[in-house]
Order: sequence, then C-alpha cells, then structure tokens
Amino acid sequence: MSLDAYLVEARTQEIVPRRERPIEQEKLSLQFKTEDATEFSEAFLVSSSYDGESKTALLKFYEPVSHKVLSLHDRSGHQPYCFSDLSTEELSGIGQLISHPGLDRFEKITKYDLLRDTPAQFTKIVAKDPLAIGGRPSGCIRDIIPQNSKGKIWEADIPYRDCYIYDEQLALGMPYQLSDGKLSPKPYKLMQQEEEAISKIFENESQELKDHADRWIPLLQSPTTELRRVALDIEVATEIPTRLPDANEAKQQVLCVSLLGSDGTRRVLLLERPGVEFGDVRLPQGVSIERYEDEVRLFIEIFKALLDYPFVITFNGDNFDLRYIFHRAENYLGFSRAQIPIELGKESATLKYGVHIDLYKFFFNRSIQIYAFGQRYKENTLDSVGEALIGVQKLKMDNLLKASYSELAAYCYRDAQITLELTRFDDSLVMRLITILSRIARMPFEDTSRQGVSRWIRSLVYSEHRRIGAIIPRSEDILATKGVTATEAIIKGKKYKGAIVVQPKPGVYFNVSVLDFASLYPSIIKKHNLSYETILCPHQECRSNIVPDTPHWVCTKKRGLSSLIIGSLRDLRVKWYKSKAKDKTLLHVTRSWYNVVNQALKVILNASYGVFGSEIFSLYCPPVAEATTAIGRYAITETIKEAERLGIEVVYGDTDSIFLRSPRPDQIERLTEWTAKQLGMELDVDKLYRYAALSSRKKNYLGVFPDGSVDIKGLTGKKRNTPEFLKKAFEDMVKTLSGVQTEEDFGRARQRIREIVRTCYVKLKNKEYTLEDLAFNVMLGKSPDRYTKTTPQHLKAATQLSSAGLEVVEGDLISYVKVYGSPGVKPLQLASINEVDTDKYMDYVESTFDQVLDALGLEFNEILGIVRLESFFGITVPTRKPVEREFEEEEEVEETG
DNA sequence: GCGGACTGCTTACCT
DNA sequence: ACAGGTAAGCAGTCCGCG
Repeated sequence: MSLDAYLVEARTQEIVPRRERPIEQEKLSLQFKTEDATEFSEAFLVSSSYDGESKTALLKFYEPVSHKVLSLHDRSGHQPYCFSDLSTEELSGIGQLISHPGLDRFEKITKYDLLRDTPAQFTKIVAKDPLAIGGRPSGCIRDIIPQNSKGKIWEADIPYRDCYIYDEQLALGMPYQLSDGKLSPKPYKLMQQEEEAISKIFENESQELKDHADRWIPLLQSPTTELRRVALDIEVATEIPTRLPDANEAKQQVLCVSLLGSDGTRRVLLLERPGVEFGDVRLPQGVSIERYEDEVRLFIEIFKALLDYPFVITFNGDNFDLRYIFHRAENYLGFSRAQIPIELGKESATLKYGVHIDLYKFFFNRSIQIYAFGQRYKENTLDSVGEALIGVQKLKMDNLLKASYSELAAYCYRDAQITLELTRFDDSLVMRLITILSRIARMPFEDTSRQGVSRWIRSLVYSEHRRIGAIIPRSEDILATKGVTATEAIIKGKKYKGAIVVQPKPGVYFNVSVLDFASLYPSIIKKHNLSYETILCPHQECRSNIVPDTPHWVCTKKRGLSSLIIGSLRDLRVKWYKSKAKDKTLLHVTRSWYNVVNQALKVILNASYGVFGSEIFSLYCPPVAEATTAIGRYAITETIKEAERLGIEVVYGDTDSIFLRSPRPDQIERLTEWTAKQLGMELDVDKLYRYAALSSRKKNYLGVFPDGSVDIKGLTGKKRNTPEFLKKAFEDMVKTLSGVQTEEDFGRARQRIREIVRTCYVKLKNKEYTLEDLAFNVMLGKSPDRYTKTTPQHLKAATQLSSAGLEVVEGDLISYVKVYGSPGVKPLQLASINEVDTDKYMDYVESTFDQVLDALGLEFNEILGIVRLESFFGITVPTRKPVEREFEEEEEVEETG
C-alpha cells in the first residue's frame, strides 16, 4: 500500500537531525517566571488568583496583539478579610484570635444590612493571607470566633480571588488598559442610534433600573477578541483495555499527544516503542508527526506548549489529561513541581501561565446543555457533543496497544480536533459564551467554565453587594426569618407549589394561536419587586402588600437587589437582544454577537427564579421562589378568565402559555392589552398552528405549522429511550399528519396511519427489524450499586453487561431489548433476534400511537383490533421482504388476543 | 399461590 | 447540584380469594 504525501513528509522528518539540548537544561528552562506588565493599551482580563509567593492578588490579562498572557499583581495593598459583629474590644478579648499568626488588624466599619434595612456596625478582621481566614481544615480565624447570637462571622467563605474582583469592581472578560501603573476599563460608547433606542426601552422605568441597565451595556457590548488557544489530548497505555487509566497513579507511559492550535499548528507527538509498525492510516494534510524516543522529551514538548498558549482546551483535562501529565511527570519522569506548568486542585487543573478550559465541565452544565444548545446533544461524551454540534465523531479504536503509530496518531488527533473545533464553530460561540458569562458573573474564565448557574448568579449578586456597600447576608440569617413556605406542592417531597398546567380539551383544533408571557418569572421578579430582602421585609407598613395565594408580603419602600439585577437583564434581553439576534439586516458579525449575548442572558434568566428555591444557592430564599410561582399562577388564571370573557376558547395552557382556538385578531389584541394594563406583563403571540392535536394528557401535543413543519411535545414517539423502529414509524405518522390541510384530509390520513401501524406489527412478528432497531436506550442515572429500592429493567440489562465483563458506569446509555422469560430483558450486545418478545413490543407500539390517535379522535383500538384479528385468522400480510417463521412463535403472539 | 389495586421508583419530558 | 409538574412503565406490597 502506498503512503500518502504527508506520511512521506513525516518520515522525512525522522532523518533530520534534531539539535537537542541536554534534558536537564531543557527542564530548567521550564521554570515559570513572569514579570508584571507595565503598560498596555488593550488586554482582556481573564483570570484572578492569589499568588502565595508575593502574598497578593494576581490578575492575568490576554493581550490580543502579541497573543500573550500579561500578569499584574495588586499594588493597592488589598488584603483578605471578613466581618464580625463583635466590637474590636470584644474581639481583642479572644486570645486565640489575637495570637493568630495570620491576623493583621481590626477596622471599624459601617455596612448596610439589607435584611434589617438599616446600616450596621461591623469589625473588619483583616488577615495577612487568605488561608488565615478560612480554607485550612482547622485553626482558621472564621472557626476561632464563637458563633453565638452575637459574635457571628460574615463573608469568610468568599475565595480571595473573587473578593478582590468584587472590591475592585472588575469584570472578567472585559478589555482594560494599563498606563502609568494605573489599570482602567476601556471606555465603551454606544452609537447614538443605539443609545436612543435603548433609552427608549427604559423610559418608563425607575432611575435605579436605568442605572443598572447603563452598567450592563459596556459588559454586554464591549468587543471581544479571538483567543489564541491549543487543544490538548493524550493517549495512555493501559493494563486493562476496558478501564480508564488512573490519573492519580499515572503508572503507564503516555503514548501519544495531540496539540492543535487555533494558529494552525497541528502536531502529533508519538512515543517510540519497540515492535510498533508505522502503519498506513491517513491523517489530514499538514499534520506533523513527531516521534520521541524518550518520554521526558515528549513531556518537555507538552510543557513548552502549556507555557506558550494563553488558553489550553481539553475535554476532561481536569480529571484526566492534565492530572495524568502532572503525576506522570512528578512521579515517574523526574520533573520537579517548579518545572511542571500545571497546578492541581481537588477537582480542577489550572495552568501557571495561561487558562485551562475543560469543555467536559462546560458542556456537562445542564443550563448550557438545555438553554444554550437546545438539548442538541444528549450524552456528555466528546463523541456525542462533537457529533451533535459540529458533525464530527471520534474514530473507532479497539486496542490502543495493538494500534500502529499512524492509527494511534489519527485517533488522538481526531479527539483534539473535535475539542478545538468545539471552541471554533459558529464564530467561536463557546469561547464567546464563556467570555460574556464571565463578564456578567464577574468570574474568572476558569470558574465560569466549570461552575453551575447558581454560582454565576451568586457571584454576580455578591459583587453587587460590595458595590453598594451592603453586607453579604449569611445564609442562615436569611433562612431564620424567611425559611418557611406556605403553599403545598402537588408533587410529594417538593417544597412549594409550582406552575399551573391547564387540563387540555382533547381534540383537533384548526388555527390555534399560542400566546405566552415573555420571560414570565423574571418579569414577575422585576414587576413585583422580589428579592431576599424585600419579601417579608421588616416594615410594618408593607404587610398589606400580599402575594396572591400566599401569606407573604413584599416591600413597598425599597427596590430589591435581585429585582433590579434580573429586571434590567430581562428588559435588555426581551426588548433588545432577542430581536437583534434574529435581525437579518444586521452584519453577520454583529448579529453573531447579539446571538451570543442573547444565549447567555437566556441561561441566566431562566435560572434566576429557580436558584431561590435551591438549598445550594447561598441566597436561598424559598418564599421568593414561592411568591414567583404564585404570581405566575395568578397571571395565567386571570388571563384565561379574561380570554373567556372575551369569548375566546382556551384549549390548553402550561405555566406561561395559553392555546387559543381560532381567535380573531381583535380578540387577541384586547387580551394582550388587558394583561399589559391589569397585570403589567407582556403577553405575545408565540406560535400559530394550522392545527393542533391535543389528547387528554398534559404536556403532550402535536402542532402543525402553516408550512407543514411539526411541533411534537412530550410524545413517546420522540423520546430518547424509544426504540428506533418505533421512532421511525412515528415519524411516518407525523409526516402524514403534516400534510393534513382540512378536516376532510383526516380520512385519508387515517387510512395511511393504519397502514403504518399494520406494517409495524407485521414486521415485528416476522422479525424483520434488527436488534438495534428494537433496542430501548435508557440512561443509567446512578452507579449500579446505588439502586437499592427497585431493580429497573435497564439496570437488569446493565448487570448482565457487567457479568459479561463490560464495565458500566453512571451516565452510560444502556441499550436493551425485551425478551421472553425471566428477567425479560437482555442487553443489545448479548441478545439474539429470536428471543425478542413481540407481544411486549406490540403493546408499546399501541400506547405510543394511542397518544396521538385519541387526540385525533381516531379509533385506534379498532385499527389495532383489525390488525390483530387478521393475524388471528392467519391472514398473512405481505411485506417487502417476507421471512419464514416457525409456527410456535405465531401461537405465542396470539395468547393475549 | 395468584392477580388486581395500589404506591413508589425511575427516566424522560415540559415550562 | 436552578425550580416544580406530568407521563409512562415497572417493581414491590398488600389483600382478597374457597
């Protein structure tokens, strides 16, 4: 077999003598050192940390011309601190505190207490280093002070890097300039037209809300820059091929490393091993393959890259690639920690020079998955995400150790390629999302890309407290006065009542208008002034301002912090970014950015209500969440009543939407005017269906748009776990339905659907489907040993897999088929077509089609009855490819009939 | 001992 | 580790049934 051009090139490279410096000399050159920047005209703040050596805050900037990371240590003398309500005298009486080596001094200070709505005296306890405050397992200042009714500690659990950002009111991801040793944000100015359009949006709002919006503008509008980055992926030798090597042990050699730069660099580094063939697997043009006899030299190359690129992108690098490299380098290859440009945390790996972004963590984030990417990928694997977002899959590989060099290289290269591409597609959407979220959350890129939405919102709100000089409340203090809920949830075990789902009126309706409230919950939080400090506020005179369906009252005297923050963001999204993101008249680059901001705001706003009902949120305040849903219920029920008064038939509704049966334009107009006037909320026409088919089931419907495209919600036919054969049959039915224009058309559709079901049944009976077609695909939600209450079917299948030596872990998608006998299921890998329980499948077909057909008022049972009857009388229905069947199986199928 | 009524567990979905 | 509400299938339990 002939070698292609690149292979020749790669082989030629071998005979070029390398000028290699001695290893020890190379290692020494790896020691990371940096000097502070003295001046720059534009650089983007990307990271904040505490530098233990200089005992100061350290900022990292990305300078887009040189593509370098610039450092800047704090020179203001900022120090770590926390607050106590004890006086300096009282604190001085605590011997252990006074003698604490980390204590620097006390300061008297006044901070605003939002919970009590009054200024309050605090003592600022200033420390010499952050670990003195907290973070060590014992002996920290925050643990020394006795926690009594008086004698509490505030703000001791904020990481110092965040504390510094909040105090300096810095925003990560923003452009800054440094001149004469002075750091300042790059000024941003809107174009006059934009300025006018935006001020019009807020013309009827309070000054406070306007001020918030004004502060958001530069954060949301300032330009971003292309971030120079490298994707890194490693392959490691394993003893057991099915198991992932232990990154903390790092016992085995690193066999291959791919480094793909956004600058066009495409390197694959291979470790030479005896007896390995080069092979003839092709790699893309321009990939350079480098072969190393010595693993240490290979590592030196990795480290040089980690000291060169401002951003390093991995997929699971926190827990694998960088962790493995670190331990391998330290434990087996004789590198000192000073020579390894990686720092390991408990759950993350960071870099001494640049910023490490682990895409696994970012894509795993449920908010990102759902709101930013619309659930386009369903599994959190590089393969699944890559396939869904950029259409590139991983290469297949059976055994790393048996692979040729070129095969290994191609495999490893592909992984790095997907990783890099995931940060590049859609004009670097992912990098820009991380940037804009960091700006909004005031969080370093490293944290934004790793943490969840509750941390983003926490950080944003904390920064706001510092800006206005308010003490950040202790979670237990919020809970003490505002911890109880008054409504009862419908679902057992939930804390409070949620949204209303209107009982659908079953049937087919032509010309259905779907109206919904724009950003319902954020609108409520804005309009009704909801915030932890305003709900159940301390003022007697506010107690009559009651939230419907609850005993809670809301402050009438002061605007709540979260109401302002969420309210201003909501208005900017609903009235500016949402439409701009869709505006085809804008330049591509402009619209692309509006789209990024729109996505980011969507993620934040969608979670803004939920966090108040979540214990892990540091400002957890259940009455805020409860009041939000209560007002939501009030809004939708009142709107339905008004619709009915206007003579409009409401056939369905869920949380923030109502489905109206062929309303006249003037009726819609009167209704939306009414909600604007009476509820102060915007009700918009969201969708128009040519017809909608509703069954009696909530959250289950099918809507056909005028252009024939179809909305399917909640139906089994499109669920992930549904077997492929059924999804296809369902799809056929949907196609038929999408062609229905008038009531008369349903007659023909009915015939066609009958055919589809019949074919499905016959093919099942004749075993014409493949096992893959028949497989249910169910996610293993937790590790197998943690199922203690019941043994679901997918677990039974998973157990059989483990017995067969195939490891299953939490998060795996288990594929199984239903078979005769006990336990009734078999994993796809172990099953054969002859044992498939056709009857069970037929039941499943029935219930899947039932969901739609009883909506259409079609007698599905009749169709099914006929189909079954035909087979009962032995009428054979020819299909495309008839298959011979044994008589007994025929019998078995009939038993239930 | 067996099956129907019931509850609870689990997953996947909707807003 | 943002929330609650809903559907569906199955596992497990209780109880009646000569």
